Amino acid sequence: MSYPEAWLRGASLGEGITCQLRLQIINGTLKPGETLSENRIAADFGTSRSPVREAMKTLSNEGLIRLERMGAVVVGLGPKEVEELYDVRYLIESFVQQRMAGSDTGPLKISLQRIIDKMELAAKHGDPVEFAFQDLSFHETIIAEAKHSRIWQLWRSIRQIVMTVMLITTEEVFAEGERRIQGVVEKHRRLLQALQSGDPDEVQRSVRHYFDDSYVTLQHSISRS
Amino acid sequence: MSYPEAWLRGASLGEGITCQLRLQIINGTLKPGETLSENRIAADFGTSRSPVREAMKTLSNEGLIRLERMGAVVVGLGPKEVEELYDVRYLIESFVQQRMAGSDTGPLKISLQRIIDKMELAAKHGDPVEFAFQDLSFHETIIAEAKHSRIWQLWRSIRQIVMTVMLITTEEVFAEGERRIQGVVEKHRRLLQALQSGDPDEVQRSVRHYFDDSYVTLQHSISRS
DNA sequence: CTCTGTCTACTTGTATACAACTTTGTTCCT
DNA sequence: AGGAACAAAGTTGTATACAAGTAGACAGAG
Repeated sequence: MSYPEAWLRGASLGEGITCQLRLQIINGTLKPGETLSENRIAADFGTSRSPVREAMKTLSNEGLIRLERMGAVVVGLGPKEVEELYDVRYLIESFVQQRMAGSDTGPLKISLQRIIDKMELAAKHGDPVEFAFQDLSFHETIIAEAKHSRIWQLWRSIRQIVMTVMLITTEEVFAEGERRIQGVVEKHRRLLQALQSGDPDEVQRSVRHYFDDSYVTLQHSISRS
Repeated sequence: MSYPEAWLRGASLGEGITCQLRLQIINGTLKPGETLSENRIAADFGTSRSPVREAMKTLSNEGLIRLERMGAVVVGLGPKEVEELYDVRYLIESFVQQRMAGSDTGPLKISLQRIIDKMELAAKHGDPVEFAFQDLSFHETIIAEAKHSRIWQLWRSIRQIVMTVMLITTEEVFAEGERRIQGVVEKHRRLLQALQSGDPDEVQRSVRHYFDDSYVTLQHSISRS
């Protein structure tokens, strides 16, 4: 499994290396505890140390590796870490919904509906990459609506990891058949419906439910692998 | 006002430049909208572009500057952004306290008491830098206790900014006299007392109160400047 | 056998060089 | 005068070179 090249269009070498290493760490090709050397990686990718160095710093900021005095050691993203990642996602979206309560969400709801349409289209075309991207966009659109610089920054700091995790889990979901895919679409539709109800408590409940459900999906996915 | 050199002991050039630029951005020496060039800054600091480049990337991750195609533009940290920063701090500490409810907080409480003692000592010695550092340590100790990798990562991503803001505000507090200083110590003592009560609701209330109080202090500090 | 000093290979941090691209100001043509 | 081509300066991204420091092996002294 490799990183979608379309997502690297116009990216620098450093960003490309970052993405590929991130994927390798998350899907377990690079195992926790392994140590990485700038020189070795640069040789592997056939580049100089500069872009590798950039990648290492980025991955360190994302918490996927730990920079030590000699060699960076892979931290990895096990089941526990993924759960914790979803903790933070819930924290963010819950906060955002709370903050948006009462404001005009008309344009937002239209955007979200459009994204759900695109998800269904991607499902019909059997395109998991596009599907995962729209899934990400759905949540990102909600978070952006809060117009809260720090929350947005927070999202950006986990965005790439979330994207990569989604990419992997979505491929699994697609492999399990139409029914599971529609289930994911339905989850988002319910979230949008709660938003349209306009009742803050209902929204909070549905966000809580969304992530509770994601937890069990994760457990399912984890126990399979 | 300059960055405490003791905090840069053993740091690389890149980290040093990062800290100095961060301080200049936060205290307004570098104003929002200004554009920074790697070459110019490297010349200013008398170094090569490498450490400057590292600094730019770090500050960009912290959201203090925005990397564009040519030249990085200063985003800055106005009153609104500081408020938003405290939103996130509340989000973190509230979550941590919630998660720790019920677990054994014996050793934690001892650590916190020690830190408060050090704060009082720093107050007595009229040492705002040490005081700010202990203030930071207090909250960091609580957050570390949750043993939640993502929350910890999240804290690390704002830690330096929080530290710098604390450094600045603490100097202001010290300038306003003994009474204000003791007020800050008292705030922390109340937080610890709530923790010792063992009642989760009481803890949540006191955390909420702590940050509500911080908001008004910020408003006060902001309206003065 | 254990401890210590040294030596080697490898690591990171920093400096410098270069290529590709963007912006801007100028000049020339209409 | 207005606009387009062009030139020049500045910018980033990447490669390479070098210095300083660290881990680990290894040999020799106690």
